[in-house]
Amino acid sequence: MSILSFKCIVENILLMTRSSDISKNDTSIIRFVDTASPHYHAGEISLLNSVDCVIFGFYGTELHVLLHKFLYDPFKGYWALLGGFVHPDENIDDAARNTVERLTGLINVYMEQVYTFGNVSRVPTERVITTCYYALIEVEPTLPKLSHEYGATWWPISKVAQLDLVYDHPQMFEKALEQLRRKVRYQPIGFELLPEKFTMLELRNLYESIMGRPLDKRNFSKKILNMNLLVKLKEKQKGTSRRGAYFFCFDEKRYQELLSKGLLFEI
Amino acid sequence: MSILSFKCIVENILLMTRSSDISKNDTSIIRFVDTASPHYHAGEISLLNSVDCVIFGFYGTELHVLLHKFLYDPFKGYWALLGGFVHPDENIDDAARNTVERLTGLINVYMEQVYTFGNVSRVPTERVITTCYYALIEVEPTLPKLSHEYGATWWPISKVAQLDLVYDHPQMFEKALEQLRRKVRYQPIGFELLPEKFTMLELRNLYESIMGRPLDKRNFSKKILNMNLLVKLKEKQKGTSRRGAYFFCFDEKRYQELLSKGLLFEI
DNA sequence: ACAAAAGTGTTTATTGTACACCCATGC
DNA sequence: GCATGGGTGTACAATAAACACTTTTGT
Repeated sequence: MSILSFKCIVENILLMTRSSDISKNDTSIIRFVDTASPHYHAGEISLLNSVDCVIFGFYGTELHVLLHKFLYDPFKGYWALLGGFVHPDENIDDAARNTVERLTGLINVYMEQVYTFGNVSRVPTERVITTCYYALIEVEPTLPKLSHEYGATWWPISKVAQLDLVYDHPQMFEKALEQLRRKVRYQPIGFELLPEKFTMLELRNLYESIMGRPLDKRNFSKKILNMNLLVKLKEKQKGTSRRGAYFFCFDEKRYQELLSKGLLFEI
Repeated sequence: MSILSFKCIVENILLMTRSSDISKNDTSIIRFVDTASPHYHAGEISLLNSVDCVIFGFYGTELHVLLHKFLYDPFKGYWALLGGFVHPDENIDDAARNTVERLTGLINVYMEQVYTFGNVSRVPTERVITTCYYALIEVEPTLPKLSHEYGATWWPISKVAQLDLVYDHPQMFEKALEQLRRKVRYQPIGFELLPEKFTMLELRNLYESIMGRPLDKRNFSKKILNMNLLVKLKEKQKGTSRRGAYFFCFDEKRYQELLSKGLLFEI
């Protein structure tokens, strides 16, 4: 860094501490860009970046989303998606992945970017640009960690509209759900939400919940089984019914084979 | 801002100017966050944000994309999407819109966010998080402005893969095209690329180019016309053929009506 | 009159939808 | 033996795909 540009920065600080813009609000963030840069980004001002994750989990007959109580004013007590800031040495995808891992302890979770929210006043206290992701996780193994250590709560997606969410988190949730709804029809991602072994009923319940409408029992299983992506196991589910339902599992290897032959998943 | 936090910042500057991290590279950007903040974003570091626009235009029988020659090392001479930085008082959507307007002079252009690229090293000289958008414009009125004032060039989408593009612009282009391909099938956005009046052949050529495969002439017009969204005009196209093809225009009002009745566009 | 593109219908194949009864098992 | 959810097939409707000849008009 040149002496000139360093001097310039110090002068700017002195200037800013005197300006009313800064003094009226002691939470302001100060940012400088070294104007001696020869690059096209010289003189540009940087902004805060964060990620928020819509963590989906499925149990019972409904898709759920993980929310926590927000701790800071002016949205104290509102519900919020799990998020975190993007650090200078961290890819945004990793920031999202780390957020999910920190909260659930799960690694290798299926995640996808949804949308970036960048309106100036979306967070009243500061300019923050937030990229929204969704994550699909298998609920069972994570439940204890979530409730005890973080006070996070699974909400059925049908109830979310009635909750008070912070900032633009309602839109984030809507966009994430919309994207999941669309994608689940042409990519076999629904299985990420189920345990390794699942019954046809569980799978159908999952799809019904995501799509928000009932699906015909016979037509559904016909369609799914015709794709030859499920392996019917010898094992049957116990406890839920007299007869017991066969378990299935998703054949990832087979899917990759069919994919490379140009055959597509579709439901 | 408290005296304490101001003092802390000055001390940090002194510290940083001494550190080897900074002195080895005079293009570094210095960013501070006031640690006295009572907010959850206290202590976080901000980053540069930009937008890049995949500007699509249709003429002849192929979809084109607007690119310009990059002026800065180490990608001098490579092709690049049109972009700009996001300013602190500017919504990211507006940053994208302004980029398109600055270059084409067009306002009210149809735009959509595609994806945010946020890997640490995607831009070698600086950490920049870039949100990609696509824009659909009608080519005719803009052609002169583009070529004379900005040296931008329309490239047919089938040629883009053979060009050298800066950074991760190849991926941006791919994602944008993929999203357009998908969306054009369930939203009547193709018309944004055509003039007010167009022939059935022009519309079909457009869809063929976007989808990348030939479409049956009769089936296509049957399907489009059955949706009752096009108005057949009295006027015929002259010059391209002896007989002349009828012009059509898209009936936006009708589309809104049908939309509110739950009828969907689909092709 | 003819060249060149515009316009138009029918048949067949595929896919989606609706629907009801028997089966296996634990109690 | 009976109550409970599990599993299965067929008929009909709708949609998609394939396909070729006639019309118009400027030269």
